[in-house]
Amino acid sequence: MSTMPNLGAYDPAAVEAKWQRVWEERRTNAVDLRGAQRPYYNLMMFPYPSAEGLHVGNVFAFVGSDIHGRFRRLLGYDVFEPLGFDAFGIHSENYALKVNQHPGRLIPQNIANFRRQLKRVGLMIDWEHEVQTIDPRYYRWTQWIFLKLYEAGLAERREAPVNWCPECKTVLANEQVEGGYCERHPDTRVVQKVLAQWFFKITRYAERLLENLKTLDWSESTRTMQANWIGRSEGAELVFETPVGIPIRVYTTRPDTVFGATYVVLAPEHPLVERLTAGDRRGEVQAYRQRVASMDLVSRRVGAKEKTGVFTGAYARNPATGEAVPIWIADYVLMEYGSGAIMGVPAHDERDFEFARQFGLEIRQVVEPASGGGELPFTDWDGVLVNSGRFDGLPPAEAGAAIVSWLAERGAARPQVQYRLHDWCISRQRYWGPPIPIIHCEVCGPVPVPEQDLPVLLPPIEDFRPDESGVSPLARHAEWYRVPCPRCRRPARRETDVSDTFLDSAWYFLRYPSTEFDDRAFDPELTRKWLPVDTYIGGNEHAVLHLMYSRFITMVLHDLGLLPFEEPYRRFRAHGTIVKDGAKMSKSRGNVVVPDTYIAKWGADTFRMYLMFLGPYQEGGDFRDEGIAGIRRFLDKVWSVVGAAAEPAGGARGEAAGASAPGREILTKLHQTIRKVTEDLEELRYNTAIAAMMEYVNALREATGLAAGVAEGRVAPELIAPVIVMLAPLAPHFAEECWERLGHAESVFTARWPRWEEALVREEQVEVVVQVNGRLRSRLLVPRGLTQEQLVDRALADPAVRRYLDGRPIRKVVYVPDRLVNLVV
RNA sequence: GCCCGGGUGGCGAAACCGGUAGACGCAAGGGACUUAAAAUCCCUUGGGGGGCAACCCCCAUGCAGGUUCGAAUCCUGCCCCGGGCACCA
Repeated sequence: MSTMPNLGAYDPAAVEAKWQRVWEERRTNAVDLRGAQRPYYNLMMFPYPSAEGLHVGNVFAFVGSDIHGRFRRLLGYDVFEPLGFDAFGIHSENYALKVNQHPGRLIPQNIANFRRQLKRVGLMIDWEHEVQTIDPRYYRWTQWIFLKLYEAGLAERREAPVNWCPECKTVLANEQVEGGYCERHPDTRVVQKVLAQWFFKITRYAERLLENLKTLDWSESTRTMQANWIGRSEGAELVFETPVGIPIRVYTTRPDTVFGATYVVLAPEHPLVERLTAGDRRGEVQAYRQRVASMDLVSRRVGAKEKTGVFTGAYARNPATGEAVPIWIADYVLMEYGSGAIMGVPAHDERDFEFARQFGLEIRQVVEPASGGGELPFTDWDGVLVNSGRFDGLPPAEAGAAIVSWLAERGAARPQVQYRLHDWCISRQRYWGPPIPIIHCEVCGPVPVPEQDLPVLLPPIEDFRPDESGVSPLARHAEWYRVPCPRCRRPARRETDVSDTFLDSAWYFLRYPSTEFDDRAFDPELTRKWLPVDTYIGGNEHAVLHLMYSRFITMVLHDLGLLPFEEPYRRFRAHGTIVKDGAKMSKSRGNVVVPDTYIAKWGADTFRMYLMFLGPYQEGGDFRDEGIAGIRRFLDKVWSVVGAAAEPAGGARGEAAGASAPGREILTKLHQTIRKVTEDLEELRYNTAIAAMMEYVNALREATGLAAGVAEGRVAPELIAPVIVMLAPLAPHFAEECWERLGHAESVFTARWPRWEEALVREEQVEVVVQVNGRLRSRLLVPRGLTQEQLVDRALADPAVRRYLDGRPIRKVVYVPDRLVNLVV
């Protein structure tokens, strides 16, 4: 036993408790924000503190980000890795309603529980900069941002429809409507209700939000989703004159088909409907409009249903043909896209085709395939125009441009770009959010709350339940909302809606470095030093809304001169989703896996590594716990190698104590491993990085006789120390302990990341594959760097190869240096 | 319907630029150690076939074609799974 010191078994519980204590005492995770030489901002999406606590999906996400942060730190960066809680919002509020507790008491408990669990995972979080969106010290600045947008003319109050459940007597988010029915009352149809709400004019930034995407180092999938969400399309606005003197403007991506426009359709809410409707059509048009208005917003948009609509009795003039075409209204035309009106070209649009057939409208073909004929509707872009006057024979794209400039001469057309992106409605008729800092005065109109009066505190009312009034619970509290107008001092009324949770999370990354300040949202100097975020990791479920909104807010603050950059996240990577039995984890499915028991049984390090070993980080995977023992076995092996490398009690260490000089082969393997792990961690390929380290440790144990259980097996410390450093991001407590056992007094996180030497990475002998006619026939172990001639000579000397050549002459040789030679006969 | 991913052993996966398919791990089977078990260690493990043997051959990456000396990887068509959008004119 005297030759095997430090060979106590690996005890994760003891090791992890010890190092978490040490990190806390030494403030290992705290960063000197002002003094940092090489700042690196490593951000992970902050969680909403659910009552259930952390589940393995959260842990998977955080650990992947933490590994990246720790890796950067070992590369010599001053890594700032903060975390906080997205604690306002409907999720939290609904849960509070369900368990009938006040969110103001409940949510802080959840946060405390979350924080406790997070600490157990061993993340490198700098808790001195925690942010909670429900903290008045935070939401004061959320309200301030609202005021900034308001001042910039980017916040606007207007009427807009919302989903309303007559049973819950409350406004529902679109996600709470399922097929037209309330998610909580499956027998109750959700209806539309029109309320005055606040909007942020994000559509003004559509082009920039789209254009900048090209410059960002983001996951491809995320960029695609953003681009699709913005939904840019190019087309033209065409003008159809009407008898009432105000023309109908339609947006189309196919101006080439205007000769086939045999009718016009307005959205039922279109402002011209009233004026255009003929006397004898009034009743029917009114009835139709009412029917549409009573539908919920979601099922109105479900496509492929039967088309409905009514004729207004009026006609408009097709600007190309000069013909009078009937004006209809139909709910398949949406007021919020384009101009809320379309030209109906049934021959070349599937929806128009369906509509025309339903109501017996004329279908006139104006584009046909080059081969002639073609089945309708014909929507392809390749073809030629027919029945289109002097444009006949042109291909659609060319014809479209020509038609637009021809019509433009008469002021009947102009090219136009459209976006699908809608303005951001930030009003919530709810309790659990920051009150929107506006005071409504009968004389002055909406007046912003003066900055020095912020925050507008959310009052701790007990009756926070929404009710039939359709307005925020705050609207029941006159003692709160009755205030003098800040401008004229007359009695006025506070805005009683709160803002959307997405506004809370749209700027939280700006706050982390500046949590110490109460007189500014973010300190200019610290912000310049630490932002934009270097790497942001989060789920693709936020690929659209959260990432879009935070980009928008950042751009606005930049334009107001408050930020020196306009994109918040330099690099974004979406992690995959951890599912269980093929389905997303959710409480209702009952397949939520909680990390606590695994951490208790195996330790945080084993669990962390296991999650990362499950599959590619950016793909996620199905959680099963069968393989977790494999990770533990690996760590046990490393532990024993460290024991064999550590200083023997009372003796010298390393070579002097019996470890022979490292052989070239194992050194090569080590340097190959260093290269592989370094490159893999850089790209978040954690699963293969772990595999590479396993491979190396297996080889090392083999080479030193440890595998065979040779008790005297000794290991040169320089053969294992780099592995400990590389393991540190993945299994930080374990690595600290091993590092200490190797005789280091300082934390492993003060160590330098190992470097590989190109000369050592290259093997002296390589295995080269010999193919005959593309089929593998032999493998040769040869010195590296053989020329084609040398290699062919050796291949020809191989009886196995000759057998397949069968004496035939070689027609061609394919040669890949140090890899392969293919003899074609 | 449209837009992204993805489909490889019993299982999770690897193969980064078209160049040895299945690294690494799990599970399983056999063996060593042990009074026994656990732990640990060693061997085997895609399918089929041949050989006393070191070994050798054929088939195999969702399906069908194609390009290439050579395809999991590129191209065309199709099937299935996951995600996003969804009457966006």
